[in-house]
Amino acid sequence: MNDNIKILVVDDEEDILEFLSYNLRAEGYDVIVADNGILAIELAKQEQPSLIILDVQMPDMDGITTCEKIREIPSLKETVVTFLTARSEDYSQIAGFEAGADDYITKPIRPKVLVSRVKALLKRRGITQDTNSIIELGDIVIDKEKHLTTYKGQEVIFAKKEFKLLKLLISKPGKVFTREEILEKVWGTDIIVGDRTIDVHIRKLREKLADHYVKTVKGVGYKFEY
Amino acid sequence: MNDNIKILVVDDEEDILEFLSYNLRAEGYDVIVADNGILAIELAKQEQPSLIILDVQMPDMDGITTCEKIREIPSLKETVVTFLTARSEDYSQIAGFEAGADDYITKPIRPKVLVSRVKALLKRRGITQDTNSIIELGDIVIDKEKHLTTYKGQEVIFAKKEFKLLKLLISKPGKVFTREEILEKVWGTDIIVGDRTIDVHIRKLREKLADHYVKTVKGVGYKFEY
DNA sequence: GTCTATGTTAAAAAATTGTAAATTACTTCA
DNA sequence: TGAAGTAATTTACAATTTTTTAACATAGAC
Repeated sequence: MNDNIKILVVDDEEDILEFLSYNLRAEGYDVIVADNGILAIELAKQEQPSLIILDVQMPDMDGITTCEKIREIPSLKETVVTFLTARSEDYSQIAGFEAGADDYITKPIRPKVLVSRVKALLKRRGITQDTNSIIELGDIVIDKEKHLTTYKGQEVIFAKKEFKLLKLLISKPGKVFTREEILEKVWGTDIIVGDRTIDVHIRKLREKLADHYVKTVKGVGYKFEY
Repeated sequence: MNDNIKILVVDDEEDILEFLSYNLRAEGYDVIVADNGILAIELAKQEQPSLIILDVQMPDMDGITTCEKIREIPSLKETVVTFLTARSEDYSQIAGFEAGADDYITKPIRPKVLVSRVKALLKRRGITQDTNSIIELGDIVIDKEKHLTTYKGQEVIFAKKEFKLLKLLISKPGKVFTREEILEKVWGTDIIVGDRTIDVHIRKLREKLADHYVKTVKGVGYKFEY
């Protein structure tokens, strides 16, 4: 059920790592672990987990610093980060949110609470098994992992940017994405491209699929409509 | 900055209502309160708050039941709901998530934690000023996210300015918006347009919906009346 | 009746997007 | 490493749509 959802757990205490892994694996998640912040960042970059559970208190690099660094990595901008904190550390909760965390879990950890919290967090972000790998929308099938798209049973090849754009639009069918949003999510914040670049890519999607899927909302943006 | 963000606080204890309102208002949120679940549901339907803070333990209708009922109301599907629970009620946390809650806040409440939590929750959902995705008013349904308007089940296309104007008028049905207000909110302060521009746009709304929705209050402005 | 605010219409102006072709950047593979 | 091929971006212009203006009509207050 949770087929491809990857969770990265970061804690310096072996016991806690095992406890968390055990309980999360029992729910069918893929769990990877790190016992320090630096390793965590490396692993996160490589493995692109959907969720990172981060202990606040760790030697070398604490959870908050780690979280800040994670948030600076573009490919991890959308990753859900939750802290592990001792019950009464209210201050760290605040600092945590400021560092870009999405939630925190207080110790001592109860398995049931942990699991329901993790589920809620992932659900909130709309992460389910097929957000991770396969999106299907009628005639159109997108396998994110294999970078493969099928239209009416026929394989269609999309270049990298085209694929990213398609993925974005199709991730919320019907939603209008503004040009700004598209630029931010497909091109990233620091790259500046000319005005017609998006149009040209949109055009390619329309060419490769059919004109009517990608709709223009003039003055606002584009949306995917099945 | 938090201009239009509305928060509904539901608790049977007067003290807590006041405490929460005070702290949230201090942050610039619009706070509305209810001291029981039934009133809460009514208010929520009417006011369409972005966030509902719901005490779990209340007489008559408890928070969990209230939450379930709220989740059944289409226009409130996207509303963020968070529970207030006594620190140790782990069970209610789980039940709460199952009832469709997005988070919970444990008592005793610390102002700083409360505020940062609320901010994080809203941020998570991408809620800012005008993000209450769907406005429904009888025959008229406006989906801001999809930039789509339906009138009697039929899709009606509004251009950007028209859409903005409609959104503004419909955001507070019955309220008269002066021309100045309209100019400021739809056109912005720095753009100067001629006298008839607003009229022309109003006319388009009337054309696309039906004449009687947008009423002229001569010498004052326009209002939307259902 | 006159005067003012608003309604109406069509046409001009402005903004936005579409498209093809050229240019530049990036990859790949020998 | 360096062609050759592919992808991404820019350019220049066309097409389209939206927005505004302008000119005149109308209705209601006084």
